[in-house]
Amino acid sequence: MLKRTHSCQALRPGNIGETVVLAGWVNTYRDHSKALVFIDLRDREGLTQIVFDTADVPTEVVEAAQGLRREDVIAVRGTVRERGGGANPKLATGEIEVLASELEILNKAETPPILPDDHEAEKMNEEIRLKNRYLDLRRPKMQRILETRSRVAQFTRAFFHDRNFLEIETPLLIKSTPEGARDFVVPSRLEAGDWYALPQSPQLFKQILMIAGCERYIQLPKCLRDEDPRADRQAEFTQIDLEMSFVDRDDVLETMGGFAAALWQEMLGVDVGEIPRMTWREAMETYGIDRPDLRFGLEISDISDLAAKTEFGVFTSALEKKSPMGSGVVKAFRVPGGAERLTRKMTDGYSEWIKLFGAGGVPTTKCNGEGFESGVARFVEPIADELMERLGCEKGDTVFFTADTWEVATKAIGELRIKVARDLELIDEDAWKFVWVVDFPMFELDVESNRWVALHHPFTAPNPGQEGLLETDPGNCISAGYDLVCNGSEIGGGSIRIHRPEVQQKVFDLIGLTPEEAEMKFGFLLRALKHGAPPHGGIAFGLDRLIMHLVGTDNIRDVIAFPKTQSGGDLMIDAPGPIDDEQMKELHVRTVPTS
RNA sequence: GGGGCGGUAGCUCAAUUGGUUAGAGUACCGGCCUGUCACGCCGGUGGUUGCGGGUUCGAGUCCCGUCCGCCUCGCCA
Repeated sequence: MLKRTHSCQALRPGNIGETVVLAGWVNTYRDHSKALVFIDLRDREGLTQIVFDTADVPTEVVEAAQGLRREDVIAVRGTVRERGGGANPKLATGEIEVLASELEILNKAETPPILPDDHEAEKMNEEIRLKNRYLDLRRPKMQRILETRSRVAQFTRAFFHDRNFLEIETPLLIKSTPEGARDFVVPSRLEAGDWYALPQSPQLFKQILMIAGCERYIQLPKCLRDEDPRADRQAEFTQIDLEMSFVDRDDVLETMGGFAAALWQEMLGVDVGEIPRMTWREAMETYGIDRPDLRFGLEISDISDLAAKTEFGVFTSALEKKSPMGSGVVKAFRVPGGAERLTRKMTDGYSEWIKLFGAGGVPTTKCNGEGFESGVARFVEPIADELMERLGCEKGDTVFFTADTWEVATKAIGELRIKVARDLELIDEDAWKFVWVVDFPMFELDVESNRWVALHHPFTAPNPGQEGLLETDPGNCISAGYDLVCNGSEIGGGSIRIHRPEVQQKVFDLIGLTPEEAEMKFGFLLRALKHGAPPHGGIAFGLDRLIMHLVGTDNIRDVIAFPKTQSGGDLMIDAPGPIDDEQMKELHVRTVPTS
């Protein structure tokens, strides 16, 4: 076999005259006659044009080259020379070509079902790409994504290694725990009727590692959650997971903010600056979401007090609603220049669309500089001046309202804010807006069971000084949790953990775990906490989402080499699939038809 | 579990109101071409219209069911 001397990206005019060997796949062939054939040879790095010319090499070689087809695997020996027909500015190697003297066909390829061309893939049915993933991954774009992912992993390990973190592996076969996402489970062969669960994250193991005196832990673990996928969510995904002992919240935020900034600098040459912090309350009130996109304005205001002065039934009946978060609210934001840019069709559309989020509609009006006209103008007439003042309205603005319980109105208007920004292209696509969201509530009330549910997870500590509220007013207890948000997408979250067993026991009580259940599910943690648990905290970043940002895709499947479909299938290997009766028997399981 | 969109040649798509033998580009095969570069020109092969029923003289088109893919609500401590 001819051994290659250079990659298909390596050769430049400086190599002219050298004898080289290249190997790769036939990207395109252009045969001009029996006497002249061009091949663009592709490897992981790039493309190089090979020319077969009877003027310079034996006829047999050129004839063999004439039979080459796309995706054949070949090696070529030849001489680097300046291109006879002029440079191709589209190629990095476009100033040179390799005049072939020897051709070795390493493997003929059947006609490929899809071609690894970026320009083809853009419009290709994703199903067919996933079925033929080995061909799809040959595309330059996919190769670049895989390379980016590898570089990020390398950078991450080096960054934390330099800061004295230990990379420690945690088990995949663990046990199912209550709350959280649905577990993937694995039947035990040796213990009939018992099941392992695959980890949703290494959460408890990394806390145990802190108790075990490891002080600083890092891992890039696979995490598995058996929930329905989304464009930015897979059942199987990877985290950058870490935990630190003897730290408070600021220590973790500084470490991870520094990491994010260093990563963006390394990968994109972007200076993200000091990452600001925002409380959860502020995020919810001003942006209607706990992961605010700060690349655009359209800030939301609460106008409940003004709405109470109107006789608009939509407002007044909403204000009378009750929910765990208190009385109903009326919220509003103004769209500068919206009167001109938002059509009636669009605003009507929003009223329909908003029902997805449980709101009844989107009352709308326009500001004419003096007051309001059209839409719900006559209802807000009594509060026109105050409303203009509150929202900072100017002539030509459109104002959108939502009115409902705090939960519904807040979420609905937050989603509307994003939709309007997208529709009007108000989002600066080149911006990087990071923000730490902090001071989450410890719990939210689940109305159905009338029980507290941990907003983050039940190992999250209350903020310093808040512990007393666990006893007196859990609903107002603020946690030491934090999320890092980038351009409206949550890329990581974590918390300072509970390190005192009595506090952990109290939180288990509050979320309705009996002492017996707590012992059965988390006894190991409670025992460990009693044997000298240091104060500790940590965070996990979603590696896949990080890569999505770095390579500029909104499809998580693009950044995973072998992703799964919306129904959890792998189209290439056709998983999941049945197992033998013998396997079932060994595992003590049997399937029953669902009714 | 709910809602929406889609499935026609290897690939990307078209096919009037239900109406002749389901077309085009590309790929593939054959021929031609000595400077192309997503080469070009000429000719050709290629179809279980996702699958199963139904309505009809006649179904890619209409109806019912089902499978698959994507987006989304719920879900995702």
